[in-house]
Amino acid sequence: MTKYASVVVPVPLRTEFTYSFETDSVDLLPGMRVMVPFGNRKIQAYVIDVLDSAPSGDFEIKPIIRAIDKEPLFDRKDYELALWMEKFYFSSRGEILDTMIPGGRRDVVYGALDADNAIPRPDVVLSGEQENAVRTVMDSDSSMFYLFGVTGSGKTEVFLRCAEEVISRGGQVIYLVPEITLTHQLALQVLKRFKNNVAVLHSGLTDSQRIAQWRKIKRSEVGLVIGARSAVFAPFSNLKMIIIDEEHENSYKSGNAPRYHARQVAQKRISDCGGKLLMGSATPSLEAWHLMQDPSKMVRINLTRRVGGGSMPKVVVSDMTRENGIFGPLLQEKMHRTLADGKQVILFLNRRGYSYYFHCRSCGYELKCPHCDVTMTYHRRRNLLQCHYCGHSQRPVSSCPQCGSMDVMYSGFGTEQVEQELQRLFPLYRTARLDTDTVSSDRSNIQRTLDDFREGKINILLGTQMVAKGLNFPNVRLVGIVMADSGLMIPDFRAEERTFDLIVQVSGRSGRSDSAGEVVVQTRMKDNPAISYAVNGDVEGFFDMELGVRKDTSFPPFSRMVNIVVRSTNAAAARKAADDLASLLRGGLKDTYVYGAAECPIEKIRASYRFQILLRSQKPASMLSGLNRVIGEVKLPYNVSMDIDVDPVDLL
DNA sequence: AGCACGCCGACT
DNA sequence: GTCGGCGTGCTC
Repeated sequence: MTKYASVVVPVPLRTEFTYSFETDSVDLLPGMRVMVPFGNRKIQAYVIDVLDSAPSGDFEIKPIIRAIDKEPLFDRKDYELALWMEKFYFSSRGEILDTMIPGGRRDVVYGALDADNAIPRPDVVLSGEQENAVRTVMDSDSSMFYLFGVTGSGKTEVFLRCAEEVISRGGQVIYLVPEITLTHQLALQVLKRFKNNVAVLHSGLTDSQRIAQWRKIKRSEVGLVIGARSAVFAPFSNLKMIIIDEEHENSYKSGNAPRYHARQVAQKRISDCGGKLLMGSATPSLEAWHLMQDPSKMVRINLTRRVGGGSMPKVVVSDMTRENGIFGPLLQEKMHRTLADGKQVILFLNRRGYSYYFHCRSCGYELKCPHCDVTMTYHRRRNLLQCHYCGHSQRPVSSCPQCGSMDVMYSGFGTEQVEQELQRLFPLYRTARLDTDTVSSDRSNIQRTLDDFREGKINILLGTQMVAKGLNFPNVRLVGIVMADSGLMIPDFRAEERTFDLIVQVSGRSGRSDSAGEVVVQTRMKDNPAISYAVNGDVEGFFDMELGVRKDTSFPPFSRMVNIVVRSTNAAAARKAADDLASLLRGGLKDTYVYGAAECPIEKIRASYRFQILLRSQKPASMLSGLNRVIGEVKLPYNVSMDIDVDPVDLL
């Protein structure tokens, strides 16, 4: 018999398409994937419905090519979540399903994770604070909890105990972690503990390994899933808890296609299933901090002491306003002393490359990437100027390309130059650099460097973001933040929040077991609150102050924002489309401020000219429904595309 | 988003 | 004369 399948496809179209299939050769059910002819290509599609008769319409119904799955990968509830996301994030349900469900072929054997050689769990005794935290979460009727605690205060152990307790009562738990090295360390710890009761979704899995993990979850063969952002979609049928570790991390927000935030999706899933949402960080997002002000919305649980016994590091500021070099005298002196004592140093700088600014002193020319509105970074080892946005590279110049003058200079330093300076200043000690330039070529490099550092073969570890989070080396006594201000010049209302978070997180790397941990913060803006509060270790003070600023200026979390980016290789077309859209929005949206259209802070990326429209509202429901309506009516020219970012985490 | 079709400019 | 630029339209 011939039947019909209603499917959605992973393209930015909200339409459902119908294909025919023969029931004597395949048995299709909603939730399966099929290969279908689409235009003149073959693509994967998601079956939403199976119909006995063909819908009417002026189109030819084509047969499916083949079924991919033998059993459904998603159910009605999963699809409803996709529909909710479609309205909330302005993506098509096809693209959303494509994000929720791992890619890959049909059923396969298991992947890399053998849990059988697991080590029995060490009997950790909880501190009073930890014990109290577990009981508060498990015994309270509330649904949202926040573990607010310094690095090293034992949040992970509390998370794991709560997970164990939920699982022992027959519930299922999703444990989200940021997408970084930590994932690996933590995954091992969790594997040891939960053995074959855990599925791990990490970026190193192949498609088929990921599908295998997914099926284990779907069949409830495990009680716990640990993974990064997209693990929030793990298809548990009896989900009772979602844990979000390092809740403030930006990697929980997707940077493309469905620009969802795992925290928002987690809230939605938890409210649908009546479970508990448990988050934690030493530096909560302001959204979370705001919620914590009202315990009926979110219960805050404080962890104030380091469980290993170590105390918080001593943080000092080094004013660099009168310094020209990379290292001020204070940091240099402390480094010498620390190294002489046989202890280790971590240096942090959020900027890779050698120097990042080429300037002509005759005509004022600045060297920028020809495809992007961004200065080129000089990489010494490769002897190339590189664009960190599109990857374009070219040979360095020694005279001005515009006027030919030789009076040019390269300025601004990155990790590569710091590394060279370290070799000059500390020739007797071993230095290693950890940034995307040193690890991108091979992934094992990062683990090897960290192992070498742990074993003491390296004295000074220098790096970008990579060294900021999660690392825990007992012999590190000094952390140096080479230039704390680098993030403060960015035109973004979250610049200070991010700078503060970073300083606190990096500082947490010092003195994890040694009580004499020290941190030196080099800055030219020592009076900026992001710096001064961080230096004083006044986390609550900073968040209270910043929350006040957001309230006075009506920025999130006291309003919600949407960033609409309109782009085209044709600058005039982009500008016109953006202006037209902005006036439509001005006319069509209630209770919403419409800013722009204006050029994006980075006007051009990959040869596309970009304009942005910012929406801000204290009545988000009204703003989002109005936006849905306007977007439904608007038709952009074909050479112009648009990207809608709800609750953007950065405005660049 | 792809991909093809189609109609105007500078090249073996 | 053709190769190929990107404007326009479509995908069951």
